[in-house]
Amino acid sequence: MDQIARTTQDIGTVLRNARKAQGLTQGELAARAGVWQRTVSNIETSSSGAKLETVFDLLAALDLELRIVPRSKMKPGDLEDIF
Amino acid sequence: MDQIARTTQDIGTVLRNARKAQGLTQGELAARAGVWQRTVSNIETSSSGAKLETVFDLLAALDLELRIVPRSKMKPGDLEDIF
DNA sequence: GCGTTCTATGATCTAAGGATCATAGATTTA
DNA sequence: TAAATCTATGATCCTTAGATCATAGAACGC
Repeated sequence: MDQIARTTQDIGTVLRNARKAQGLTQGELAARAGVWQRTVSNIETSSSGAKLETVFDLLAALDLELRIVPRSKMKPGDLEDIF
Repeated sequence: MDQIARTTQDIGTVLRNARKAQGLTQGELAARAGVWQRTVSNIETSSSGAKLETVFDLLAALDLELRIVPRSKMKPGDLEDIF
């Protein structure tokens, strides 16, 4: 669970995981973030190149924030080579 | 220099700082990222709610990546209270 | 101070996101 | 396995980002 994102797809996955981890439905998250359930679905499935603004709305609703860091060797999702 | 972003403005600032730190002009970064100098300017000055995709293109060109983490108490730009 | 380089910004056009309506299909649970 | 809930997606409208042309004005070097 190292939450690295380099693509819109990564962001979708991370958002979905975070949402589920907090026991929220797309509808609930959407309501909190002030967007539509459809939009949450679109972003989670990467079926749209979302707007940065919208992503920040979702992150805020999930109480998350972004940190911009130099690229690591690790790829998003990789768990190995942590050891 | 703790690179936290919670808004599109934060992203613009971080990108600009990173670009300068690497001694690149907007034009050079744009070329690397495959976008227009105008787009870089727009994003850095937050004069547009950029697309996530574009931001990732710029991050990649700067060899940066995102980490999605729980919100800290720290505000973007804050340096105090690290102590 | 002057010239070069860099950044901001006007205008037009197209592609696409999000708002909004609705529902089919998937998933979960009793 | 039937009922309740959740997610994906069709269609339309409006707004806006980015592509693309260009240039004025700011910043920096000599």
